[in-house]
Order: sequence, then C-alpha cells, then structure tokens
Amino acid sequence: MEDTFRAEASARLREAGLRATGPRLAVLTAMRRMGGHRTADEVHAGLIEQDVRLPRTSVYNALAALSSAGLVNYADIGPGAAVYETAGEWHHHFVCRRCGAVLDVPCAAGGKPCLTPDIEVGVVEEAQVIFRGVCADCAASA
Amino acid sequence: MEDTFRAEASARLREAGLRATGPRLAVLTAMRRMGGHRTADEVHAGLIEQDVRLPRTSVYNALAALSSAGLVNYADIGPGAAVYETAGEWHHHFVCRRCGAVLDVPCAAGGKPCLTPDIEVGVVEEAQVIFRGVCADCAASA
DNA sequence: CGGTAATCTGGACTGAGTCCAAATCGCGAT
DNA sequence: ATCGCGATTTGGACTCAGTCCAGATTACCG
Repeated sequence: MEDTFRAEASARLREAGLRATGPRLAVLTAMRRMGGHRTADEVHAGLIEQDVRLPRTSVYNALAALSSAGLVNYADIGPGAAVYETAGEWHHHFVCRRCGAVLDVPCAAGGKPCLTPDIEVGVVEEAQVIFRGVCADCAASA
Repeated sequence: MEDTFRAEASARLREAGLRATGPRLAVLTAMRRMGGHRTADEVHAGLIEQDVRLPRTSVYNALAALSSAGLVNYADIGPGAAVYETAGEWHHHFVCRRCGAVLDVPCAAGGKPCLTPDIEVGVVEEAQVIFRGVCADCAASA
C-alpha cells in the first residue's frame, strides 16, 4: 500500500503537469509519516533521519511543486517558518501567542474558498483564516 | 495638529502601560505620513528619508510596542516581510499570487475577533483572513 | 532506446528579524 | 526642578528562512 500511495501520488502530480520525481515522492512520504504541521526544515530533518539524503533546496522545491499540485497545503501562520501539511479537509489555524502552538480549526464551509470578499477584487482561490490568541493550556497557567 | 496627534498617541501608549518614547512617536508619525501597508524596512527607509536616523532594530521595537498598544495593526500576508498599518477599521487582505499586490478587504463584522472557531480552543483575540488569488489587473493581462 | 526539457544539487547568497550588553531616557516620586 | 530607577534604545553581530545559479541528472515522450 506504500506502493499504491506512491503510484497515486505520481498520477496526481502528472495530472497537474508535473513530473513524478524521487525527491517529490520522498517528501510526500515523509510528510505522511510525520503528520501534522511541519516546516520545510522539519521535513528535511525527518528525511535525513531516515537516511534519505536530500539537499535543503530540494525539499523547498518539492514542497512548492506538491503544493501547486494540491497534494500538500501551505499555511502561513505568522512570524517564523511557514508550515505545510498533507492535504485533507480544508481547515484553518489557531496560533497561541504565548507558546506558539498551532491548532487546527475545522472550516464550517468545507471547500475552497470558504469565504468571499464583499468587494470585487479579482479571482479568489482560497481564504486562509488565522486565529490568534491564548490557547487553553497557556490560559490555565496564568 | 501634528502636536495633538502626538499628544494623543502618547496618552494611548501610556494607557497601555508603555512609555511614550521618541522612536515610537517617530515611527507612528512616519506611518501616518506614508499610509497603506508598510514593511518594517519601508518605515525605516521613510524615516531616513526625512533625516530621522534610527537603527533598524528600534523600528522593530517601536512597531512591536505600537502594535501591542493597538495603535498599529500587524498583518502577516504570506512569504516575505510582514506589513503594518495604522489602526483603523478592522479589515482583511487580498494578496495577488502573480504581482504580490495587497488589497484591503472590508470586514463585514467590523470588530475583533470577527470570526469565532467552531471548537473551543482558548481565548481568541483576533481572526485574520488572507484571501489569495489573482487580482483583477493580472487576470486582465493573461 | 535516445533526445530533451524539466528537475535536482549544493554552495553561496539575500533579507527579515532577533539577541545582547552598554548607554540613554521617561516619568513617578521627592 | 531634579533624582533615580527601570524601561527602552542602540548598533553590531548573529540566526534562520528561503532564494539563486549553473552544471549534472533524470523522467517521460516518441
């Protein structure tokens, strides 16, 4: 099933007009193994740990390709590194100002874009919502 | 009226428990003069241009202080530098994937936070929405 | 199986933001 | 007025995220 997974990923990449290359499949596999929100460097470290030696640049390249193919989502959660996650239900993020924790927040609307601006602004492809505040844990210890 | 502006800003800083220092007022004045969305470095450059010599670090410090006092808003609009804008009507942003243009999108709800997560996650102080897509100008030339 | 354009590689580089320790300055108290 | 203390500023060095480039590789089409 590891194989069916890779085969399906390859197909999806090709559908998007991209080649199914080694680095891209490696990054995708690593992300599925690690789960959750991951920075590019975390993915890179995860690969090294599994003895998959890949230059940092290639991880960035692969993530960009996977993201444009819709296989991973890119989320800019504020200062610091951006995070990627394997594509699934479209959702939003809550970021704790105190501890930096990132929590998923389900999106009521489900699809992309889940919100539409009140004004005509061009073609809206997606709407990302970032909630900022203090998470339950931090609120408790204050 | 330049003076009443600074006096009011000083008062607001002190209300927030912060000192009304030179750099902070200088940054605030520069931001008001420049208007729109500005990165920290743009604000810095704007100050230099007016012969207000201030280290880059101080601009960052001042922006952080002003932001926590609610005098400026911080907006993380994606890869690259974060932008600040003088606080006014709470609104959101549309970012063009092609040209990087940033457009204001009025917020229907008006106040902060204008959205609430469907799940209990802690104390939500604000919700920032980033719309991504292709702006009208870029869409026209494609 | 071969050609070719897309992609990878790795090192150098840029740009945004942070850290630190000494100097300075606001502001409440005297 | 001015004193003193602690918040803030300074400026330089530094870290970290991400990009650029040019030559080597490689996936895919025919």
